[in-house]
Amino acid sequence: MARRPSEHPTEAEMEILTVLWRGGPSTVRQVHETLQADRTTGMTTPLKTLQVMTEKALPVRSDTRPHLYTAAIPAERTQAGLLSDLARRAFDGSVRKLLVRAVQDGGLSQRELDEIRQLIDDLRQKTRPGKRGRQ
Amino acid sequence: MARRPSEHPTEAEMEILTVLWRGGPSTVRQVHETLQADRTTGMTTPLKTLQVMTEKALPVRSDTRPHLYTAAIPAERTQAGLLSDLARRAFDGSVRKLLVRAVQDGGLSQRELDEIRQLIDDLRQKTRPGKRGRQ
DNA sequence: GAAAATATACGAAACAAATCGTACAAGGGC
DNA sequence: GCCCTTGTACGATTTGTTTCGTATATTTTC
Repeated sequence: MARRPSEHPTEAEMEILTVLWRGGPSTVRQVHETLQADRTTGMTTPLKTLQVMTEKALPVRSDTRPHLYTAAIPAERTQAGLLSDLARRAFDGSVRKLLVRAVQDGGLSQRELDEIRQLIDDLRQKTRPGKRGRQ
Repeated sequence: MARRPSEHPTEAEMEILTVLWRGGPSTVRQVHETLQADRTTGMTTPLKTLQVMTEKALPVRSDTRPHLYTAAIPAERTQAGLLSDLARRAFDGSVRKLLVRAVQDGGLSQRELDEIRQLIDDLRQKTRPGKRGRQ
């Protein structure tokens, strides 16, 4: 037998999604040219991948004729999904453990860590404007 | 052609590594029994996977005869590698962006977030015992 | 030490993923 | 309209991953 299909975008799909997120709606040619920076494949490779992705409804495809592909799912949601998937696979399902590891071994500068700290503080403000406390 | 081989453990390999990390050196039988909790496969499945893994030097195998497999790479390092890989693939290579997303959408409780915040504070102490500063 | 139980090796099957080759379609210039 | 360029479709190929079946080796039990 074989392995069950992943519910998440594959590696190649992620690369293409990243291009779409960054560059907005794009033609196959544009995607291909962007990817050429790192890799060298034929044009039909990203095309085929985009066709497969379209079946999975990862991007939507325009009716115009060079097709324009647009990421159907916002980066945030896909990223959150990938994070929880990684937590499941490699961190006993604990996002907290994942965060601890990233803070300890992520090679972040003190400035960047402070930024995260600040973010947590801001989040606290939003969650519990007045006191400190529940749970 | 086909996809390039991943430099990271596969899904099935990760599950086995998790068992080894948690349970320490284990026989195939022990690994198999632990995995049975979630899945139902024959004994030869984890065995084969462990053989493949041994070729990749993910675990080391004892000379004794039921073989004992021991994770060759500590959990911390593998986890850090997976994190930086995910950062590369889905977060523009930025561990910082990954952290931001995990903090915002990771579904952590306030208590857990405080724990992370505390961890960052402790890290600051260690890095720059006296002043505040560089970079 | 032979039978039974357990452990290991090995190859093959089933399927996913990534890439390519080739053929076909559409559009633009003249 | 006809060529040339560009875009699209589709199947085939290659390789990785997971699983199993079967055969062989090793250990244990009596």
